[in-house]
Amino acid sequence: MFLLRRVCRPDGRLRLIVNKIRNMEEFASLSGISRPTVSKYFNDPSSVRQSTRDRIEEALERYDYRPNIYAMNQNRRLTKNIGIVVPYLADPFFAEIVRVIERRCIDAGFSPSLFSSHGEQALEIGILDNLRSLKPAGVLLAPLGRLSDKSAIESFCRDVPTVLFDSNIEGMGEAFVGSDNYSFVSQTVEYLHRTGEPPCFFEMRNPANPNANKRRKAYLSMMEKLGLEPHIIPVEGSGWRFEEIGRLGGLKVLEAGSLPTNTVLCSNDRLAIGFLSACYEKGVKVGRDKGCSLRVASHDDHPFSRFTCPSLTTAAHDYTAVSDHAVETLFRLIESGGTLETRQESLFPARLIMRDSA
Amino acid sequence: MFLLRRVCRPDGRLRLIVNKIRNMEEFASLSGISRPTVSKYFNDPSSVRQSTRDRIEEALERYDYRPNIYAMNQNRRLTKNIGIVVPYLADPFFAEIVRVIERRCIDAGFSPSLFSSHGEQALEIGILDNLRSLKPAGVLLAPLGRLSDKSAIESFCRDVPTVLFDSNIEGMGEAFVGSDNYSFVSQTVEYLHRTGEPPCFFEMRNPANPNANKRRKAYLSMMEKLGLEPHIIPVEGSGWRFEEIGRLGGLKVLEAGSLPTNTVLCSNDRLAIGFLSACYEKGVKVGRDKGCSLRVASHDDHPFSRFTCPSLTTAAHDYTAVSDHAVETLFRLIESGGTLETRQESLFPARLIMRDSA
DNA sequence: TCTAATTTTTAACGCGCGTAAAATTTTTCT
DNA sequence: AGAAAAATTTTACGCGCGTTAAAAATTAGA
Repeated sequence: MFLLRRVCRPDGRLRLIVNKIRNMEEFASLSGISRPTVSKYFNDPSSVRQSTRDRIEEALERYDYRPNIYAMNQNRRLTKNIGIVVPYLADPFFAEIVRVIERRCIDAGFSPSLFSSHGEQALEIGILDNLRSLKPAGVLLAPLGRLSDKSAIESFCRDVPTVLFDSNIEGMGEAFVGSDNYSFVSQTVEYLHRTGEPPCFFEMRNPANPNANKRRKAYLSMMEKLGLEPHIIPVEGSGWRFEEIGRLGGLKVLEAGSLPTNTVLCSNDRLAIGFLSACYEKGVKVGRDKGCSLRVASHDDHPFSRFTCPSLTTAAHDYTAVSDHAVETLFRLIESGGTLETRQESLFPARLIMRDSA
Repeated sequence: MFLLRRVCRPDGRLRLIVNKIRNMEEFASLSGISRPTVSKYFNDPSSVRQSTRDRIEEALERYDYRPNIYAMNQNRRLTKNIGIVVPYLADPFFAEIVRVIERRCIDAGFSPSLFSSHGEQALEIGILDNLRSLKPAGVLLAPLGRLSDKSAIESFCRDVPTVLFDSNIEGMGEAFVGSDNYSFVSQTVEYLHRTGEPPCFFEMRNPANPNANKRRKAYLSMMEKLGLEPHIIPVEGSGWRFEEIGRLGGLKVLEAGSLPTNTVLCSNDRLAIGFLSACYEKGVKVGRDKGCSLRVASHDDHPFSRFTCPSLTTAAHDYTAVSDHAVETLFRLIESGGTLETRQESLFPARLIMRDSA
């Protein structure tokens, strides 16, 4: 063994250096096991006999060798990489989901890579392009939605086993996992109607996210079902700065005094956060107490929604269920070789969170 | 050319398939250029004659070939990867910085990889461990701070060219780029003192982030300089759920009526967001108008701080300057082979943002 | 204890590309 | 046009590991 080397340090003292192990060959001979077996071990530790596994792991602790991932992935038909793509990472909603998903992937022995489209089509296309050459075992993709290049996503899904989440694009990917927008809206509308005036619906005129359209439809159908007249308040603006859009739209509506009811249901929490700040600015008191002139509710249970003033009544995603099910679906997809018999859509219901704003 | 292949589709129709190019050899012969030259091109397009560059790029469009990144990175002494590590990606502050940094790296021809320690030491260690085997050209690291395993970070910085940002750890990495905490606090304290009662300082008792300690010191020294008596309000709590910590701490303080002044300076915006929500809950009117009983200010200019109620007066990071300078420092570090003569610390001053809370 | 089944070893090839040296071609400049 | 400089081609090796097939060793089972 030439593993120990004497090195003369600047201060004159001698130091024993443990040579870094250069490759699997070296590590194998050091641990007294043949390289193919070691290779087999790294592919799947349970595929070798317990006794040899112990010997390898023992050597692993002594020499802390790690196989070269580039050489590994070059020759593997499939890597252990998993791509996670979200439309906007600066949105705490996605940041939170990503955190959970990432953890699950690591626990299952995969290497997750994070990507954010930052709300731009060009970036989403670029990410998918790069992802292809990463040869990932699978991808969890939350697409931009309306802004997505459908054909780019379609062609990507043909090449890479993909599970869509958060926002659905009809027919793409092997499965979709998300929240049931109807469940969100029906609960908030029902609650608001039961406890006061029926709500009008505050949203962006041209929402980027397909969930927004589903929520509008759910609002309309729910109001019809209750025999109530729907009112939609569309606000202008594009991009992902929802708070600012909600604030400006809110100021406009409040200044015009054009609200048809004293109850506003926002399409999502980030719009609501902006709307609430507009209310505060205009001195409009929000809440369900007497002395309040407006009720505001919303959807998503954004991580910040409990710190708004007043705290926001909202319908919560089942974050854990969505994340877990998305990951598990992807694992099944990977195990079954990249295709499922039929495209599966899983929708999880919302949970109404009653706080102070409505 | 054997690029075209007839394939019999399930429905019986024939389809012409353009064969995927398998490797650089094939692409080279197809474009009429030798493989070493093509390899050279991919390493640095400007390193080949313009005419051959044109020919390659022309062929590139026809055949859309992309070199195998694993094979590339295996043999390169240095990859074009850049690691970006932040302590908590769900914090919009980091999400925003990461977004800017990511873009700069891509524009410079690098492949950034994102990692979040999610506030956990074990994860940070694991990330650095994985990062090592990615052989990155360089790493931009925002460490956890107090929770970081100093020796793990030190050993990492010895192996990989690293620039620290956001929070400094004395002597580690080749450079540090961040904001000047003294500039933040001196501006807010001076402003608050000039326009009303001097502030007390609201912060976590055991902050994870080293910036918090610097801010406390800055507050103390600033108050002393102004000949004022400092008051520190330490609140309990650990982890990264600052809003909740600020809210609970705020409720406690407000209920006890123990605030020594009518002006509260929070260590950071996320604490302030929680504190403001506590004020609202307790019916304490915040702002500088008459009728308000409390002024609240803070530091960071968190993306959400302009949507609080009232909007938050705060000292803003120069996001762009910090991001740009961190990236440029890393690029210089990479170009100079991984070491700078001396460890450089760059601090950028804050900009006071006057809003409605103080 | 002996045989069959399982696991490991030996030996060898290939993956796709970086890289180096020498030979050749092309360009540049006087 | 001719020589020097620059770029490209040819040839060839190596990187670290996946993978395979046949041989050898170990284990399990009766």
